[in-house]
Amino acid sequence: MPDKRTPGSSSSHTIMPQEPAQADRFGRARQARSATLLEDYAELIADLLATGGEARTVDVARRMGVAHATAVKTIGRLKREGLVTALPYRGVFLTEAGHALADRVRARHRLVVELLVAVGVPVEDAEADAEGIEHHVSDGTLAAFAGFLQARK
Amino acid sequence: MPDKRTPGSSSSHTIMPQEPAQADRFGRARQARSATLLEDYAELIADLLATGGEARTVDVARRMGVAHATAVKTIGRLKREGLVTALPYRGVFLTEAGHALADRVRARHRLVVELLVAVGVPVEDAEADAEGIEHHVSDGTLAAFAGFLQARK
DNA sequence: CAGGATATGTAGCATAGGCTATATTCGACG
DNA sequence: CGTCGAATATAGCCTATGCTACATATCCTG
Repeated sequence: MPDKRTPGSSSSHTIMPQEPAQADRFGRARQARSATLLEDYAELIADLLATGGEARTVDVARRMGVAHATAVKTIGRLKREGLVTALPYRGVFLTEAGHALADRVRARHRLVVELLVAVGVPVEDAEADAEGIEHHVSDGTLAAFAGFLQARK
Repeated sequence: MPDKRTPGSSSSHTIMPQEPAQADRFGRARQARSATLLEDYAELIADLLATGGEARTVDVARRMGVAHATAVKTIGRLKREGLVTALPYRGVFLTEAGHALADRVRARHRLVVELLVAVGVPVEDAEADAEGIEHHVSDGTLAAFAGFLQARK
C-alpha cells in the first residue's frame, strides 16, 4: 500500500500545530502518574500519624495493599525526595514538605469526592474512582469544582 | 522513643475492617494505571486511521510525545494483547477488540470532558485533565455523568 | 535507478514499582 | 535474661515504560 499520504493528513512531513498540544497533554498525564504514588503514601502516612500517632511500614503496606518490601522501597523513594524521615526500625515521619503535600492531597481528595457525589455518583463509586482521578485534577479544575459546589449550596 | 503503640491504634494486631476496602481501592487504581497506556494508544491509533487512513509508528510517537523506540515497544505490547496487528515496515492496524476498546475510550473521553465543562472547568483544562482522569472513571460513574448531563439539557 | 533522507526496527540501559525469600532486629514474656 | 514471634530490612527477580545509539529498510527524487 504505497503512498497513502494525502496532503492535510497527519503524516510526518505535514506540520500540525495541534499535535504538540496533544503530546504535552500526554506528557502531563505521565507526570501525574509518576507523582501518584508519592501523593498516596504521603496522605496515608499523615493519616496513620494523625490516627495512631505513628506510621509503621507494616501498616502502610497493608493499607496500600502491597507487600511490605514494596512499601519499604517506596518509603525509601519518599526519603530521597525529602518528604519523610525514618530511622531504622523506628517508623516513618513526615517532613514539612511531606505534611504540606499530604494536606494538599487530602483537601483535593475531599473536593473530588464531593464533586462526584454532587453530580450523582454513588458514594462508594465516588470514593473508589476519586483515588485515581484526584491525581489528575489540576489547580484550575479544582477551583472550578469548588465554585460549582459553592454555587449549588 | 520506645513503645508508642497504644491500644486502639491502627497497629497490626488490631483488625480494622475498613482497611481492606482501602487496599482494594488502591489496587483498582493501580490496575487502571496499567491499562492507561493501552487505552491511549488504541484511541490514538483509531484516530490516525480515521483521519489519515494509516497509523505509522513515527506519527504515534510524535502524538504521544515519546521516542519512536518507545512507541514501537508499546505497540508490541498491544500486539501481544491482541489489540492491533502490524506487518514490519507497514503501519499498524486495530483488531476488532482494538476498535471496540478505542470506541469505548473515545466515548468515555468525550463524556468526561463534557462533564468537566458542565461544572465550569475551562475547556483547555478539561481537555488536559480528562486525558488522565478518564482512565479512572468506572462505568457507574460514567453513567452518573451521562445522567447529570442529560438532566441539565 | 542510485543515493540520501526518512521511517522502522533492535539493542542495551535506567528507573519505578511490583513480588518472594531470606536475614536481622525488636520487644514482650516466661 | 534468654527465646520466640512479629516487625523490619535486604537481596534478587520480574515487567512496564522511558531513553539513546545504532542498524536496516523504504521511498522519493534527481
